[in-house]
Amino acid sequence: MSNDPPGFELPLRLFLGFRTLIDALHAELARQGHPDMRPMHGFVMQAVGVDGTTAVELGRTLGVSKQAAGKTIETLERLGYVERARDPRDTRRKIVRLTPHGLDALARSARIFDELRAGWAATLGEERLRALEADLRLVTPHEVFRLDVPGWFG
Amino acid sequence: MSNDPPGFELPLRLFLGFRTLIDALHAELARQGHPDMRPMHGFVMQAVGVDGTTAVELGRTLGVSKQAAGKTIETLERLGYVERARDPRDTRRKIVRLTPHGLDALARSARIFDELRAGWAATLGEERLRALEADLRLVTPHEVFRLDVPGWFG
DNA sequence: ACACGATAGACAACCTGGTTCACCATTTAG
DNA sequence: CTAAATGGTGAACCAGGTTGTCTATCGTGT
Repeated sequence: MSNDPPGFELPLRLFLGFRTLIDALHAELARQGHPDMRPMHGFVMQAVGVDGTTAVELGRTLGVSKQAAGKTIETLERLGYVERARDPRDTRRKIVRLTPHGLDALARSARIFDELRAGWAATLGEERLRALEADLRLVTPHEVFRLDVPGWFG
Repeated sequence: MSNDPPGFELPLRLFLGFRTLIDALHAELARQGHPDMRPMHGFVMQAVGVDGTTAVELGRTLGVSKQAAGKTIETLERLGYVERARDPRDTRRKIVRLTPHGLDALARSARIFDELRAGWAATLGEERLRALEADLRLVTPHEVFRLDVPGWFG
């Protein structure tokens, strides 16, 4: 159809939607005691998970080299979001775990995301928002994780 | 509602949708003679536009410093997508213009985006896709451009 | 007419987050 | 028990971002 919207608007709107939510999240996180958290940190901490992980494992999960994962862990450690301890069963390994501060950030993020979703629901209506989510599920990979976000751009 | 989807799925799906489209675009672009083009380049070339621009102007458009814009221009120049020439009316200025290769990339991108949108329309139906686009317009900033994508992550 | 402020571009130093290559320490398998 | 595989680290490099400084040119006000 010649009166279809141009194809380039779709990715732009998707990105703007994503960015809008993430920016709002981090504005609110900053207000709630996490001013240093960058967008990437949330993804990484989510990948670290409550059970902890290692640099090699994290690299695999995020789709980056173990060295890159190590650097990011260092940054997060310096900011107090994660801590490292040697694995007693395998002294080569260093287990990365979320600190209470990191767990707090994750819990607050979840709450804020719910609130932001509620805001969209207020604008669009719960039905249309559900339809939007359902449609997106149809056109995106099923597994939500293994989104190698870091360094994907550029 | 306690049975609402968790709020974190929304940004994830938006990002995955964006990423899916952009990855498909660049896979196809690579097949069509533009293997070196990175996701960022498309945004920058779009900002350069058919009329050309300058480093300072480009920096303002993209929301980055003029030096950063200058570096990106250098990269694009090295790849043959843009060329620079002094402005005869103001010899301080250097006009950045798309080369035929750059214009080709932009034209192909537009066509591929249309095809990708058609693919989504085939999955969702044109009506639901239009509704999705309309909904996204309601919850994102009106002006599509001035999305300072570069370096926003991290 | 000209001096001075504003502007365009370039260069340098630095930061972050990615890469590869190389290496050491430890664990595991043959 | 040696050899391969694995986890972590360090170095050198790249892309792209930042700020600060500098030069050349333009434009304006006296």
